[in-house]
Amino acid sequence: MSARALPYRPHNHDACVSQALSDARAICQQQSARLTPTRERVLELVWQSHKPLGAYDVLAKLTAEGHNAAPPTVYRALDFLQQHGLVHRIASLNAFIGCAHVGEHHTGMFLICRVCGNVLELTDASVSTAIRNAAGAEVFRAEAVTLEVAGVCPGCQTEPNHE
Amino acid sequence: MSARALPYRPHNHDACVSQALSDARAICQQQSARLTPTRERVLELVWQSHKPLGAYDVLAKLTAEGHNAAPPTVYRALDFLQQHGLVHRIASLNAFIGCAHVGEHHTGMFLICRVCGNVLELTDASVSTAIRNAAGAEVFRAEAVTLEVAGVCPGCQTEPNHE
DNA sequence: TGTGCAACTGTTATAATGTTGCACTTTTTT
DNA sequence: AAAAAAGTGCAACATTATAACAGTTGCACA
Repeated sequence: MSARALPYRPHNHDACVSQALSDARAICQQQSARLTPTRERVLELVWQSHKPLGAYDVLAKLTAEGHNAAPPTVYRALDFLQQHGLVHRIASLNAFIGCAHVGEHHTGMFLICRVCGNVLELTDASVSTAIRNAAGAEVFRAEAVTLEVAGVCPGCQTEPNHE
Repeated sequence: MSARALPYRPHNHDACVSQALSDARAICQQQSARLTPTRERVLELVWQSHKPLGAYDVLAKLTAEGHNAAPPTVYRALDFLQQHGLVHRIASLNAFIGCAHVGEHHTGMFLICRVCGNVLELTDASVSTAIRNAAGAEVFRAEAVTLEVAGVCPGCQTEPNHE
């Protein structure tokens, strides 16, 4: 639950993954939730990059490594992981990404690069506040916020057609 | 392009629809875009309520009225309407809703009531600014914002299980 | 006035994404 | 150890979206 590397900067991504896994174990322990082998493996696959992965991509990877999986296997694991705040679903892409802010109660904001496909998750208090106020002004009781910004990340603004 | 009724308040909804259609005609004229009969009919169907409508719901309604339609018919019409800012896609619902702020260049924010299903579209300068600043701080060039808030509308907070 | 191009439409087929229901196994609780 | 709860495998199916291609219509311009 420490600081994270920026998706589009070269970094030791194995560290991201092992951090994510150890965070996940801690969270599940704390919530007495069962991080079974399938669930853990799905989380690991989702974390293989900073690009969101479709459920069927996860399924294909599981199948490739000999796991006898069907769509419900994957969706159930992803549901579990979402419920425990370990992955997020990116609605505009129908895809899933590892949560970079496990444990923080947050309204995530996702910056999605349409060139390289990487996604940066961030939390910004003034955004959350502005949204909460705008909803409040309509006497609307907000429960869940989907905030996804598509555009071009710093890396791809200069250096076109990146990885 | 005048003020609109609140979705969850009783109102003369026919006025919403005819306003939307006349706005659409004006916009298309101005952009020399062709608001063909199919497109106009789809727009009208989407405007039949303040609840988002799935593409296949639109298709069913077209079919019911004898139009010989297939999925591409609907998706093409919806794409056209989206491109001209006449409808929005609600990514978290895979559904479409008439745009309540035609002509304004806007970053819409959608308040989606999970009880009655109505959606209120609004624009809020401080939300837009906060999002723009947060993206800017990451040197991210934002192009499109998806902002959808699920929760409970004023009507459904008191009076449960509304229409 | 026709003729050629671009935009639009119809149709079939298929792809991609997500869910239901049920039998069976494993884990936890008592 | 038995009962209950949670998790898994599996088959079928439901929903959402797109591809490819042929035919048609509207419009600019010779």
